[in-house]
Amino acid sequence: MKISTKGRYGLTIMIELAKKHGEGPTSLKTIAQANDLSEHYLEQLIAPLRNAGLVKSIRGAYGGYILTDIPSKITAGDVIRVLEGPITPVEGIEDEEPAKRGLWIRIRDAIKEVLDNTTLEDLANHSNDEEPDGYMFYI
Amino acid sequence: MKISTKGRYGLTIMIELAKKHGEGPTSLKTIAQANDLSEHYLEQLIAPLRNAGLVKSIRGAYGGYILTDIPSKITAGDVIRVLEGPITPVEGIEDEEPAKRGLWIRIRDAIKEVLDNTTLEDLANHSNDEEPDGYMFYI
DNA sequence: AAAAATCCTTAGTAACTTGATAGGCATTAA
DNA sequence: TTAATGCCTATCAAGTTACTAAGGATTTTT
Repeated sequence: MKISTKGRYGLTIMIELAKKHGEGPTSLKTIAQANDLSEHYLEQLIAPLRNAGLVKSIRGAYGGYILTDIPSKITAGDVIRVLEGPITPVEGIEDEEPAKRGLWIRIRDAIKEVLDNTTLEDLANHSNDEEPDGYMFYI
Repeated sequence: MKISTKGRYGLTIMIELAKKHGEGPTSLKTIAQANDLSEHYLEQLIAPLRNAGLVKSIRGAYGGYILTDIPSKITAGDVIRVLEGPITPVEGIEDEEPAKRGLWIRIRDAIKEVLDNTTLEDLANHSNDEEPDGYMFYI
């Protein structure tokens, strides 16, 4: 029941590109160094994002990647779906018995609601928001 | 971003036990056959459920398992936590940057809300509920 | 033209997880 | 005493994860 580093690092890439939106391309090297990640690994993650049309590449020296749309039009759900596959807590919801099927659908819709209503703009701009005191990290 | 067969089959076991609650023990063999699952595999899943105190075993011939509490007091969240670990979309939420941290927390709380408010009674009794026509399984 | 920076592609891999299977011992009701 | 069950440990094939490695293709700057 986890989002892997694919989705998480992919979101990191997209947030970085959102921060630099309108300022020309950002290289993976820059993003990798800023976030202490493997550049080679990020290359593998951005390929599907490019194939899905979420980013555009600019090759050659001083090249890099740019968003194909404004940050307020790209959601976390767009990114997660490309890198993690469809948002669903189980494969083959339709084959489950009605009781369990209903549970999976409610979970799926709850996740979908959050992911599809959070944009890259939200994530890029509000990086310094704080949680309420005493927020529980473990449940 | 998936719940594996551990959590899913575990829930299947618990729903079966909820249906038979008050009628004496149910064997894993019965549950395995009714759901076309491997009895041996279910044995591995029920061990943690027993260790967690959610079910009690009755050994010997005509033995089996029973719930340790009434179905309305055991939630899907109880079962999923035992078999899948803590409910969280990423490991180490607290180490993430604030923007992403907020996103993971909202997802986690959305999932938690559903799982902790769905009891075995809900799942055992409302097995024949139907979804509205045209409900989308893929998103 | 050359060099440097970058994207792009394919392949490999160690560690882990999943979803079992295999074999057998321990306990208890009939 | 026997059959039915729970209980325990080990093994394993396939898939996934999170990389690393190697190098080619493209473009800009010098």
